[in-house]
Amino acid sequence: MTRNRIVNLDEIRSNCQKCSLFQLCMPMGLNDNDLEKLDRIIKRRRPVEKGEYLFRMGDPFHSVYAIRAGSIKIYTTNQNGQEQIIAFHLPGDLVGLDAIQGEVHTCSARALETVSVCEIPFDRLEALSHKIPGLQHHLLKLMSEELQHEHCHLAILARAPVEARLASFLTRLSERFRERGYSATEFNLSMSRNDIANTLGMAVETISRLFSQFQEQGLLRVERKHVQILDMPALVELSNRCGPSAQSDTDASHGAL
Amino acid sequence: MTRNRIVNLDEIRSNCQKCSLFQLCMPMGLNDNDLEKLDRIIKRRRPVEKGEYLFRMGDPFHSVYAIRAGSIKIYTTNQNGQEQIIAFHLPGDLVGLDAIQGEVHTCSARALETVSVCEIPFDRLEALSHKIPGLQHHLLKLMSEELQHEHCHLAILARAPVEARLASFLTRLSERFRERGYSATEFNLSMSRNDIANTLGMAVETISRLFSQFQEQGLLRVERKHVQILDMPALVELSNRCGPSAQSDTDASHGAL
DNA sequence: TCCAACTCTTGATCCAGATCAAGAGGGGCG
DNA sequence: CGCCCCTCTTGATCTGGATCAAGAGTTGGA
Repeated sequence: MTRNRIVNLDEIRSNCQKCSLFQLCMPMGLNDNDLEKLDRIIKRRRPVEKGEYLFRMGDPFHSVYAIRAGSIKIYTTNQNGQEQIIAFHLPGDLVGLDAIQGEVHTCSARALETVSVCEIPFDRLEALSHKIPGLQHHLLKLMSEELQHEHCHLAILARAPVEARLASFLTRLSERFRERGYSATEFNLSMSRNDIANTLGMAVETISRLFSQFQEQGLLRVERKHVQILDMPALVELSNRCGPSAQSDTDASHGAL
Repeated sequence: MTRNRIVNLDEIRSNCQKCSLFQLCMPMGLNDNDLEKLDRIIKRRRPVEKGEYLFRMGDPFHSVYAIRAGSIKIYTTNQNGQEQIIAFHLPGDLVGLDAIQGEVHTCSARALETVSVCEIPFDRLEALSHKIPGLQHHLLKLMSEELQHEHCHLAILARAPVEARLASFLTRLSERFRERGYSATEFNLSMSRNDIANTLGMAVETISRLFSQFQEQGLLRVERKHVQILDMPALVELSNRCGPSAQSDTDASHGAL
């Protein structure tokens, strides 16, 4: 095995040092030595086909996964078998960190298209983070970022009218594509209308109507999965609209202090 | 200062070694030596009065806070000044970890009643976690747990009918009281109806009506802030109810694999 | 190439829960 | 102690978005 002289092209192409996504997934100024240590614990998995699971709710937690290509959805399932999508993940994202507590996955991760991932055994990653300054901080940062995104998601679900929900979804997706070096104004949705509706707490029909409405208003052009954003400022403006009152009692009581 | 011979009673009472909440806030089998190290970096703040801020959205991030007594709400504020409550925190909770990414608080934390906290400078906590095995893991675990709770919160906001929302809120609160050694069936709500409505994405009037309805159904007794749960199983059952369909397209497509 | 099963769109209707309105308690402060 | 302001409750109405219904594309499998 270790002496196999046949060059494994896949492995060469995908090691951390040469991975174009490395700056997204582990952007912490590692030196070559550290990089190699990190690279050494990573398992490359065969591609995960559309519809297959990366892990499922209830699976024991062993690894986190860095998305190398493709996209996935993360969702929970309740007693009645209904799904609630928590998030979509794109290349460069690290997923599975929410299962550290309890050591069991509380979500399922399913490929929306053919997906390539690096599997990172968590115990080894954690051990490594004791040695590599910055890695520990990076993990905390990643989780903190995830919390921040979920806060936004919560706010949207709690208050925003449907137009603002879809507008937020699209602008956020656009921004994520931009961060990854893709076009921010033209992209393909890897998720179905159903999945979008699910994340945003709406009905599919409403999503469909809104896409049509946004198109009529000249905000975007949409054809099936393909989306082209025509008026980003207007879309951002829309995403900031929110349900009328909804104040908690904070402002009223105990003054402005 | 350092030579002050006057014994500071407050400080003696509140050190980690003797803190009854320690097992909640830092339950990782530290030895006395480690404990003392941890204790040494903790600043005791004067009590935070009802309505005062522990930190505010936009404040630079320096510390995390362990709640020692009382309760707080964590919320974001949008452009229009509307608040969205993200979570309530009780004694033993560690708050502020969501601000690691960006080093600025993205939420405000406000006392719902007089609150006592331990302020823990984050850079020192992080440095300590390099030395104390278990502390790093514990921090990751705490954040992972927070993510898990937010996933539940998301699912509730996206799908659950109002009865299930309030029932979930109450059962979760009850469980948290139990974890802290308080009665799981009888407690006082430190937050207003307005705040409850806000977290659950509903109108105050609806909360009020539901409390009345639950009482009529014999599920609980409620008088102003005081709640006594009479039929926990029924309440749990209610909290599991969910909006009718809401399936994403997962089950339909690509088989059951 | 054709069929069957989905996914998406659009229109019509309905209803859960928001909003509007009006008291009724309570609690803090003078 | 009493007043005023707030919070909470309850009732009446209204509406945003869900649900129901039906058809138009699409896709993939045989």
